[in-house]
Order: sequence, then C-alpha cells, then structure tokens
Amino acid sequence: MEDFSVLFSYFEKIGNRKLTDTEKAEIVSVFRKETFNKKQRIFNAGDENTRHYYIEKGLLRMYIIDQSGKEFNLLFGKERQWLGDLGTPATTSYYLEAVEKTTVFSISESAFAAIMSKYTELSSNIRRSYIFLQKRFVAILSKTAEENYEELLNNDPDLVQRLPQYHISSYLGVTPVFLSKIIAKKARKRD
Amino acid sequence: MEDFSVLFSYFEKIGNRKLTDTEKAEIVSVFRKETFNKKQRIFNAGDENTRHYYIEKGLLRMYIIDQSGKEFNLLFGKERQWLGDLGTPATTSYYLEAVEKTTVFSISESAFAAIMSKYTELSSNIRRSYIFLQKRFVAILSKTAEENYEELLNNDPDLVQRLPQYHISSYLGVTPVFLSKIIAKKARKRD
DNA sequence: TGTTTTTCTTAAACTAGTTTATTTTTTTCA
DNA sequence: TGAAAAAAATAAACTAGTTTAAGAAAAACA
Repeated sequence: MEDFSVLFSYFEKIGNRKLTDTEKAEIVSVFRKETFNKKQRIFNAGDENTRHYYIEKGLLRMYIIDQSGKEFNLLFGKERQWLGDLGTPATTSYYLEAVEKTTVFSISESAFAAIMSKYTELSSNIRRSYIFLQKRFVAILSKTAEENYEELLNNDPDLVQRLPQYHISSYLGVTPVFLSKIIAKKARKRD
Repeated sequence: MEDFSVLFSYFEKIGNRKLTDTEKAEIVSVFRKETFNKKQRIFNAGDENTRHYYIEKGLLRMYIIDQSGKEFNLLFGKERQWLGDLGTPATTSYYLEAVEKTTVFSISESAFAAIMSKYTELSSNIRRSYIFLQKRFVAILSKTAEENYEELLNNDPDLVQRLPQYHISSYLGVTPVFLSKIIAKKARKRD
C-alpha cells in the first residue's frame, strides 16, 4: 500500500483539521502517486487534459520551447508545492520534466475542480500563484539579469544549488553564457 | 438612483440565470459605482486593502514604477473586464490609473471573497487571468519586441488605437523610441 | 484659431545581453 | 577509476534595445 501521509498532512493543514477515514479514502481514490526519473518527461506541449502535480519529493520544471528551439523555464516546483498547467483541459503549450528523481501525487482537472469546492484553500493557492508570477514578470521586465539572479539567490538559495546553471539562466531569461559572466563578476567583486 | 444594469447583466451571464430582486439589492449594497477622469489615480503603491474594479466603460492601466522612476504597464482593463491587485489586502506595489474617463463598479476584498463563494465563476476568472499573464510572460521572454507588437495588434487592435504609443511600449517592455522604430520599419515595409 | 503642451520621430552613440567557438571543469557511469 | 559526456568558463564579434537630445507632428485648450 502506498504512503499518502504527506498528502494527508497537506489537506489537514489547508483544511485546518484532521481528516476522517472516509475523506482519506476519497483522497486516495482521486490522486495517483507517481515517480519520475531525472530528465523524464511528464507531459509535452500539445497534450490535452494534463494533470496537476503536488510534489512529495524532488524537483520539476515547466518550460516552453520557442520557434527557434530554445527552452525557457517558466516555473520550478519542489517538495510541498503544486505544479501543472492551469490552462488544462485545453491543449498545453508547456513541457513538464523532472530535474531530479521526483515523487508526486497527481490529479486530473475534473477531480481537482471537484475537491476545490471542498477545500477552498486550493483556490487561494491559484491566487497566490498568480501573485508570484506577477512579481516575477515585473522583476524580469524592470530589473537587470544581475539583480534578478541576486534576488533568486536570496529568495531560494536551495533552488540555485539544486539546478544546473543553464536551467537558472533560462528561468531568468538570459543565456547560460551571460549568467556565467554575472557569476564570474560577482566572484571577482567578492575578493 | 445609479444604473447598475451592466453589473446585473454580468452576474446574470456568469450565473447563467436571472437575478432575483433580493440578489440585485445585495449586489448594489456591496458594489460602489465610481467615475474617474483621464489620468486620475485610483490607487497607489503602498496602499493597503485596495479594491477590485469591474469596468463599465473606459480604460484603466495598472503599472509599477521601478527604482529609476521608469513606469511599466503590467495590465490594461477596459469595458467588461476586471482589474485590480489580487495581492490585496496586502500592501500593493502597483498604481492604478484611468487612461480615459472611466466608470467602474468597485468592491472591497472582503465582499469580493464573499460573493466568490456564491458566483464560483469569479474564481475561474482569476484562473483565466493567470493563464493570460503566463502567456504574456512567455511571449515577452521568448519573442522580439517586434513580434510582440504584431501580436498585440492582432489580438487587441482596439487597445492599440486607444492607448498612446508610450503606454504600449511600456506594456511590451521596450522604450518609446524603440517602438517608434518598429512602427517606422513596418510602414517602410508596407510600401 | 493660435498657442501651449504632449506625443512621436529621427539620429547617433552606447550597453546589456547574444552568438559561435574553444577550452576547462565537473559529473556520469561502465 | 578512467573514459566519455555534460556543464561551465572565457573570448570576441555582434545585435536588439537604450539613452540623450533635438526637431516635427498632433492634441489640448483658452
């Protein structure tokens, strides 16, 4: 029998109360526990009705590939975070991939919509995602790559450590070459 | 007595049914009809507990001012659209201003949260806003200013006509000088 | 309608970030 | 552990977009 305790804790936290056995059974029935290996693709641009992922352990990235074949990391998700394309069930434009070996609880859009009416905190979560993206958007628009790198380093040093540099540069909207320059400059300053 | 018919129609559309007189009275009691003149400020960065605005007529812009004093237009809102800072009631980082003389129905965050549970379509609206912002983010990150201008022209020609060029350039994340160049180049091509 | 103010254009010098290519360092894995 | 592959650093030439400035055009308004 698979271990859903992390998921139960999550719902107990957002519901601010213990779950009954019936509720636990309900949760087990709509979520699917899955594990993905490093670099394994979870969904692809063009896929319809993609699922939502609550991450137990590991690191995922959601990205696009532009006309010229270049990748842009839109979002990362790590343990105790949600990731997925909120545009679902419409055809997605994104790719979702594991950066590390990752274990998730996944749920279909329809089931997600259903539990949202029960756990209203899930809607607040979408709203928080919006606010996060808005901040990120403004930062990338109005600040230099150097400032944005500095900020990421402050806000989520863990992420910077777990990701290869070229994934970070793509998240910041610059080339790996340029991020390398920024880091070299920072190191030069420091001594 | 002020005319709330546009707002009633909106709720009848999203609720997919006629409103009762009681419901109409409820709506009138929580919304405030307001008019803003061209260039009038509606809220400022630093304000707390900003309101949500459903636009009856006119055009608003939400923007930031960066460290160096430069403005960046994050979003525009026109008739039959919502605009506001979803981060409310937390202190906002944004400015909201009327581009044209604009009439709105405004509502406080607490009342908004309350009617959201009754008209669940309002949550879907937040989700749609998220999807819109995500698309815009990806476009600005991965496409040239020229392509982004072209796209805006296709998706919302009306907006391009109603806004001064420098507001559009700021929305696209470039300087007015550069947008002017893009437009000049386009005109040169066309003949 | 003419004057003032605001917006747009053009030009030229500049810079943040890109591209391509090569070398070095780090990681992977047989 | 040693060879191969992946990631990062460095360099140099390049370009998309910025800055500053000045003039032209359009809009506002008295």
